Amino acid sequence: MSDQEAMNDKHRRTENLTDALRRAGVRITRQRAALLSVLADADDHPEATELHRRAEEVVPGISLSTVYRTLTELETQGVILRHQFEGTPARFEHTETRHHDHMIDVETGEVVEFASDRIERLQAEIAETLGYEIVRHRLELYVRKKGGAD
Amino acid sequence: MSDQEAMNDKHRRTENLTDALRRAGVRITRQRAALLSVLADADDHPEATELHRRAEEVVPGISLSTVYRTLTELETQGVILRHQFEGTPARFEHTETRHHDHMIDVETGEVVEFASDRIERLQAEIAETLGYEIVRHRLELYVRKKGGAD
DNA sequence: AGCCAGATGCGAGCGATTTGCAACTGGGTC
DNA sequence: GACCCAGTTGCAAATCGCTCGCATCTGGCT
Repeated sequence: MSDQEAMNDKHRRTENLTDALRRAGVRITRQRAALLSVLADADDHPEATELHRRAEEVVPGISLSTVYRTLTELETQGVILRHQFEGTPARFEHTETRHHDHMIDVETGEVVEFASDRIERLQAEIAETLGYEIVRHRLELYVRKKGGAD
Repeated sequence: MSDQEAMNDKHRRTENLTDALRRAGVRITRQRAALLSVLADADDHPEATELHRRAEEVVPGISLSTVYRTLTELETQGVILRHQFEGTPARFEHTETRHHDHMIDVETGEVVEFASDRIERLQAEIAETLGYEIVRHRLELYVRKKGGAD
């Protein structure tokens, strides 16, 4: 897939998404459209202020409270996920990607994604055994790069 | 073990603990002693304000900032653990018990402990594979009681 | 008993996020 | 295409959980 094709692809996905949101009764304002595109472009895990910074390049003057309000709304709509890692403001990511958990490098703050069906299954088993069903879960590994002479 | 024996046991453990802390250069003030006993008695996962409330019954007038400062100190000394569950203030528990993770009932807020060596091993494996070693981890299952006619 | 580094209480401060409110604007309606 | 109004925005103030500065007090070694 060429860069151009990838671009068209993302554009189309975003259009589908805004239509879906509209149908769900969410008004697509300039501010929200901007945030949606910023989120679609983000392949990292930005925090609210960073998203605000990026959104301002599209809609100068957009307020931080609008960013927070919209993030909350998009989270409710299931369009994005909010992650509260230790000792940092909340970070956000869109829900295009498949479910995964996170490793956070305690030295650099870098976030690495990983997934393990086996862990997921074990979690479900444990909950089941204790008479519960999992609504959601949070698994974070705070890690340090290995090897090298520390 | 009778209630009386359990009491003596706890008392002895607390004495050992304060001695160890003193040796580590931590001054045992009335406030800290109170907090230590409150923590030793707690079999739940209280938050700072609740610990403050309980400590006030031993040392009336103890300030909330002292509670926070002491909790931070005790955490540094490895005497207690701080858990930051979603959408609630931090909760604390002493380190007497073996390592475990937590299930949080989303309906009631109740915290249930569980442990799984298999999950621990899988986590370590995954980190290893990606070139990291785990410093600490956080695994929380947000759950709902099963069965019953919801 | 005396000393003093470290601890306490108080109130102010802080960072992340939420909220009240008056002005504005999508997007369905005619 | 103009109209309307419930929903959205920007701003400032508020909230929440927690930390900090500072003057005063106190464990615990001598």
